[in-house]
Amino acid sequence: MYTILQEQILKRVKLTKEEFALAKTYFIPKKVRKRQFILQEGEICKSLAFISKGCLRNYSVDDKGEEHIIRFGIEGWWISDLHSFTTGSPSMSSIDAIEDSELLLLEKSSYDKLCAAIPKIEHYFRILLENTNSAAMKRISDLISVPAEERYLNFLKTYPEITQRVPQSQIASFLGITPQSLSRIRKDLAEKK
Amino acid sequence: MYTILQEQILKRVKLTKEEFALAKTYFIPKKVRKRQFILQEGEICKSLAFISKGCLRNYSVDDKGEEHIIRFGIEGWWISDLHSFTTGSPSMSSIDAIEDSELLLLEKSSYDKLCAAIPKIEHYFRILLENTNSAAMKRISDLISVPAEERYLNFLKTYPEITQRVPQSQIASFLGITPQSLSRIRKDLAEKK
DNA sequence: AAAAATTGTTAACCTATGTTAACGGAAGTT
DNA sequence: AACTTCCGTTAACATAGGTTAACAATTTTT
Repeated sequence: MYTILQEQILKRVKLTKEEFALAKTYFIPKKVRKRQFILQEGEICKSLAFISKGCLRNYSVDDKGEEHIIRFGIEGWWISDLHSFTTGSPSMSSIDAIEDSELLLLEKSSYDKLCAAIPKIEHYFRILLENTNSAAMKRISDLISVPAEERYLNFLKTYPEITQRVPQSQIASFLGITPQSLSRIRKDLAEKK
Repeated sequence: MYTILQEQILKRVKLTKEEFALAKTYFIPKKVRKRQFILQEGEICKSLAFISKGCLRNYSVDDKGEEHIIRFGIEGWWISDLHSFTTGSPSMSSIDAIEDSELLLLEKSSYDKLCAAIPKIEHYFRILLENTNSAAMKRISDLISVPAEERYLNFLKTYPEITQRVPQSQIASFLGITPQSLSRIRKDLAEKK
């Protein structure tokens, strides 16, 4: 269960076996079933969740009750409502499982202690956050400058695994369009060829 | 010139005078005039820029030659193309000055050395990146779920200073709409009252 | 196996936003 | 002061994407 976590960390910093063994003790394993929440809007996000298996989504709900997917997460990714987690304020988004999943939870106090105990872990998170940030900026850039059809094609290229695992309506939601629009776009693309 | 930097760092971590004096030595001051580039698309982003005075923008240019503002930066903020900076790959965005500005540049090698030399600075950047990330996620959430009119109102509330300092056409660009659309939205808002 | 819920598609119609173009005022330049 | 560029507004028209609703296919639940 910790293998993927170890791999992901070793990609970015060189931890000894001993250091990793110590790091492991800060995490709490948790299994969740499909559709189960790990965070509901209004709750405080108490943990960063490392996904060792499965697929989850982070989404917000608008005035009309429509869900908008802020991000997906699969094996090897972290998922949380970072704003709620870091500030301790109520979350404005929810997180639930798209598939039965296995998580390693890192609570706020553990996160702080772990970063203080092993500086290389703080370094790991700094690098991780740099990467997450780059991806977020790319997504923002796309949302303000790239038409939906092209955003869809980019999505297929960037996240082929996710494409296979989640319903199209959720990909539409992630892209910021309705499922009907995505269906129309797919039809147009099929005709073009 | 370093006062604002010191304030911003002290907000997040407690540095001694000596540590800050050491940290200062890693930065290179630079003044830029309005319209001057600090990064052009295709170049490698060699520095993180701390803005001690002025206002800059980070933007991309689409196929049609339209500019899309990814983010603004004013006093106390950092600006860069983080993806290019961290990976050393050519940037897909540009950064230029909206006003005459004063910067403190932190080159990649200095950034790495500084974080290694003063762990509290690495901690500072980790926290900074957490905050930047939260803001980016909020913006993504808005772009996929909030109509343009409301995004504009949110912008006015969130960035009142920027509203005063940049042309409306650039705010439109940041919001992901055309200047004409923003003008129309403003007209509608004025009529509603 | 039957019933219910979820998913993807299509179509008719509607609305927000983009496009193009023109105008006037403000600001910057010579 | 004259000239030029930039800026915001408006209007007519075009279009991408949203809305509503119906239907079939699939999956899940009973």
